[in-house]
Amino acid sequence: MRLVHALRDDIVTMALKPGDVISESDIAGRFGVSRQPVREAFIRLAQQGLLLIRPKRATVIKKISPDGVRQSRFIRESIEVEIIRRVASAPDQAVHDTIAAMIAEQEEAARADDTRRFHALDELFHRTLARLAGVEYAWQLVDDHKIQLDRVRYLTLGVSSKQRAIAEHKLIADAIAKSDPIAAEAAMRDHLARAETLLSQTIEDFPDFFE
Amino acid sequence: MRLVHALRDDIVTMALKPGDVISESDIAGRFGVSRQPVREAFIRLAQQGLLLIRPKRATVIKKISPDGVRQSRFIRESIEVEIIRRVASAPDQAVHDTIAAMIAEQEEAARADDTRRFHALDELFHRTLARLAGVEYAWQLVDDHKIQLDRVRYLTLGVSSKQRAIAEHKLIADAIAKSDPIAAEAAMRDHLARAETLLSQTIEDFPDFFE
DNA sequence: ATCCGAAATCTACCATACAAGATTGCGGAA
DNA sequence: TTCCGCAATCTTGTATGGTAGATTTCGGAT
Repeated sequence: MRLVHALRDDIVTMALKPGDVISESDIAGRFGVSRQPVREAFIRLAQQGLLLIRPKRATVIKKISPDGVRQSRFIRESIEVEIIRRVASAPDQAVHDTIAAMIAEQEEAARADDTRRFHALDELFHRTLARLAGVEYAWQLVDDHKIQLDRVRYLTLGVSSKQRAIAEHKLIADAIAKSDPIAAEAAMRDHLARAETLLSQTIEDFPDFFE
Repeated sequence: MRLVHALRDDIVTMALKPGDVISESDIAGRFGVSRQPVREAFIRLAQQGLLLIRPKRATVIKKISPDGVRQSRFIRESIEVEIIRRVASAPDQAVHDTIAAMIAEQEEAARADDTRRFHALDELFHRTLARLAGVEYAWQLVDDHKIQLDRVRYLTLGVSSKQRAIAEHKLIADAIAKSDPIAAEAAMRDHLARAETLLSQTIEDFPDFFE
């Protein structure tokens, strides 16, 4: 299990690049275990769409599929929109407090220029909304598919505007506070759409990483 | 791979009941292969939420989680609603023809009382809408999670009303024909909601199969 | 120099053996 | 009869050897 985690980290951080060839023996030797646990980790990662196991040939880090990224975004938008509708339809005081606290923390992380913490809090913001809607499991699904998006995001590191993200989070929070599902949905769609504009540029910058 | 398919079929058809204990050796002997392929099939099925591998103890057919069913339905509704919105926003003649042909086929299957074919066509109806929206991969995701719902549906076999399902499909088709995303969304939500009312009754009928 | 073919070398896959933890069952003591 | 403890027997997890297929390499023929 720690194998799966380690390999997945290497993949999203591009230590293992799309197109790279790895083999069971290779990884087994590197981690000091036998081929069998590695093989089972490969199966898990292949099912998550990160590896491509080619029988009798080799296993490669799957290249990023632009269409796959598009559909992962579709999945995420579908679910997050539904989440935000439900949260905004019946918010209570505890919801407002929780959200306000998270935004305050994010502003502090932005002031301290702590990018790592900022992203972690961004993550938390969305996951918390899912929890408030009572669909944490559904969020985990989004999270699984977000790996594809994370790989792209890792390639475009540094271009994200923390201030803009915070402003958009505030818009969402405001709509929730006003119990306005329509506005909340629109704000969420805007927030999610902004990140995608970078995809085509990224494909031009790293053509070898895409299929 | 054929192992995965065979086992999954046994699980959805309740040949393997929730709570049943199976072991790698057991299945290996039954299929005439070694433990290793079985083990890898277990990993895949566990990742799909059908098995629970308890290290050093045993592997059991996962009981149906009412909350899991609820959230699977949430996922399905989120994505199907988004699909129907997009299809209804920009329909063309080919879309209308495709949908009309499917509904006609379903009516014929209903007249012939061919339940198996009817369900296959129902399946096709939803998958085709996904294809028309350009998100077939997203549909596959829904399909994976639909397994949880299928197990429940299998327990309530025979109570489904074919005529009502067809009528609801027609409502959806009409809304698409009129390019009315709002009506299409409402019709889809109704259509999906109807099936869920049976869950609590099913839990009472088969309490051992739920957690 | 170029091209073709066979052998060496890689790969994932499967079977088998062993290890370690969890459960069960049985026997003895109170 | 009841309860406790140890041993036999389950389970999954890991390591290793062998197999078949795909690729690569390298030498010889043209």
